[in-house]
Amino acid sequence: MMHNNAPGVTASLQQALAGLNPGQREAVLHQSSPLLILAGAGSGKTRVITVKIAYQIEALGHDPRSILAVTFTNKAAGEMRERAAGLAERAGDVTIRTFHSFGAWMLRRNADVAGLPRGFSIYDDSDAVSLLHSLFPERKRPDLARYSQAISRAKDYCLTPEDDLLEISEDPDLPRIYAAYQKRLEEIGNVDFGDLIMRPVKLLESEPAVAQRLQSRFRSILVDEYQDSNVAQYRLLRALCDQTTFVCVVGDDDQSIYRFRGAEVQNILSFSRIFPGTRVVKLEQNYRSTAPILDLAGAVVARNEGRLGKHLYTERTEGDVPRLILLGDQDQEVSWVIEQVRSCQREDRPGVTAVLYRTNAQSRPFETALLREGIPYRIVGSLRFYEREEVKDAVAFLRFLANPRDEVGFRRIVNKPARGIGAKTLDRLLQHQGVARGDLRRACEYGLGEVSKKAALALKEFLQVFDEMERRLEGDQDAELTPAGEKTLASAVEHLLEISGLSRYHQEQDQIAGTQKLQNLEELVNAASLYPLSREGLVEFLEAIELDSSRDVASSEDARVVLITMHNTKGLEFDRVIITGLEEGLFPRNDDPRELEEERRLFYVAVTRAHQEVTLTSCRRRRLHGRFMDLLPSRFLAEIPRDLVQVESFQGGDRASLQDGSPWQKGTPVYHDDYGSGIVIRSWQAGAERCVEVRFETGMTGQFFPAYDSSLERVAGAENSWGDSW
DNA sequence: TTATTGAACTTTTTT
DNA sequence: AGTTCAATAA
Repeated sequence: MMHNNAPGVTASLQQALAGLNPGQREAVLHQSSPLLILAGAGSGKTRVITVKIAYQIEALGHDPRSILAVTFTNKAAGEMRERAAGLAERAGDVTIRTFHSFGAWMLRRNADVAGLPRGFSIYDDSDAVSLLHSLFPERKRPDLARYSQAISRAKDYCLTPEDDLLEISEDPDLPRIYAAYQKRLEEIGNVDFGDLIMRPVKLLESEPAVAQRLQSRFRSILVDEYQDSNVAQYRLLRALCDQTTFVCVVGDDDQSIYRFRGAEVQNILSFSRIFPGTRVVKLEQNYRSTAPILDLAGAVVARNEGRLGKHLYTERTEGDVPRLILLGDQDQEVSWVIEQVRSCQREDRPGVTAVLYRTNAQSRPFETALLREGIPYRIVGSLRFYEREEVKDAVAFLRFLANPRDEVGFRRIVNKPARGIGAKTLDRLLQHQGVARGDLRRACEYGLGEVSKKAALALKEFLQVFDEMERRLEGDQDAELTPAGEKTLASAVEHLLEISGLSRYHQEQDQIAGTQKLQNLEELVNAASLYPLSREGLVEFLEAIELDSSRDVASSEDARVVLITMHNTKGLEFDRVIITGLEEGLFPRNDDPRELEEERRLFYVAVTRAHQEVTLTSCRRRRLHGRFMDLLPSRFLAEIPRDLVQVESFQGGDRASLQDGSPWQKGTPVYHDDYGSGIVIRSWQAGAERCVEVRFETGMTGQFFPAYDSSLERVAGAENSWGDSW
């Protein structure tokens, strides 16, 4: 069958089809059985999915409404939407959502069957901890955070409190706490992130009518980044499919980096077995990076076991060998990065440099330095918009407006800004929660007589805010008009910020602390202008905020420097990538073998983001948790074959120690009476004395003066694998 | 009831 | 190091 010339196929689609390589083409054309596309980094995965969507619509004549495409991030969903729209006119009718937003969509449409109020809100992790705190005030916050994590992990696996949770945590209290949490959450009428997947699964499994309706609607389901799906998401996918649904999943087992939040590589590894007749298409040609970059990435990830096995190749065989920069400390790392950025500026080299790190905490020194140097930069993810205090405050007001049972929101705002309603008053009010059937506004009214005059007065004012807002949502006084002549939520939100006192409160805070909270609130108002002035509009707006954490605050779009965690780079690409902090204990973070494989994949992801240049930096010393720590180079560095990186050392001292003929050179195997076998990983002259640093098999490290420490002895024998490699 | 001060504790990674 | 928590004063 040749579809290229089918009537209705747009010129752009024809062109796109013509530009595909054989693998991509096969992936686009195959429709007759389940399809697993193993798409290596930079192999044109998004291109394949979007062309496939367009192909299904234009060439196969599928109803766009019958196509469901699922991604993991809103950004990916947005990009997919945009690119599909460029290929097929009616692509706008395709359902393209994240797993979570799809779940929310399902629950909203079936709220009654699911036993949820129409205006339910979505609690994030910190909301969940707050809820736990209100249930178990005697427990400490870090403990509750752990329970919250365990609960969301349980939900990742679709486990209820009644199920066996021992795999998740052996804590005997977990089932009880999970059960109480879930009961309360249901009473409140809200959901958490885990519920957005788990509840739809349960709904589909228990309500055949709902399942049938969705199965007959979505005839074709495409899932992106399948390697990062969890068990619940897998079950959701299964429940959405009937015998005849076309299923296509795209992913790369080497890029599975979300095990910590329940991602199950097994999903992609066993897809072919679970969906019989699966056609597997591998996309191994990389269009993004140069060969030396791919060699580096491949060499490290090749150490992992249990891979499906892929080998990326590229036609871009030219290119610089990645560099490894060894530095003394964090400050040097920062200056080195700044110097790189500066030299790009000087030489007028085009493109974007990304500075990657393992933990968000590492961004600060870079940020400070870039700010000081006046270099514009963009930071991705660290302080998410919605997680900002002032935004959470405003959202809590809006949530409580949408759902008067929202206890977490209520607790947050009832006395913010301070209006004289303290713990005692709060207790009295909450007594009426039951009688008011959870409606906290009514509970407040019932409790008015029992609290102090001051509190009662404040409470009345507080309640009036919501009465007033109700009128705004129903009526239309003073509502602003969009260019299209529609009323939007923006003016209502602005009004709320006024009458609740939040604007004034945060303005004062700004003046004290020199922050920009008010500006963020204005940003929120702006965002609200995309939604209609109605109850539904409010709920939609809240959902968008709750699910889209990637929205940054006033970031400069054209910045040439991007600061970003390695995790956040998934799906992105940059001209130059600097991977910082390649040190044991930081990256990889620990010795757990399963996590080690995941960290290796993270390294692979990070390296393969680069078009042109990859640089790795590793520091000998770093400030961690407020104190200076001596660190060892990341073991990943030792896994890199010598000729794949070019090493530049700015640590000083090393060279001397390598050449001074000491019997305690780097690489010497040693044995310590207390710590066991180890290897000298550093050796230097401290004044008149030789000093060595030893890494033991246990993972511990320590510094010794061999001349004075008789428990440390040299061991004759095998050469080591590291130390020597660079 | 709130504001202030001092102490403790925190750090993966994210939808 | 920076925030959050607990005790204390106003």
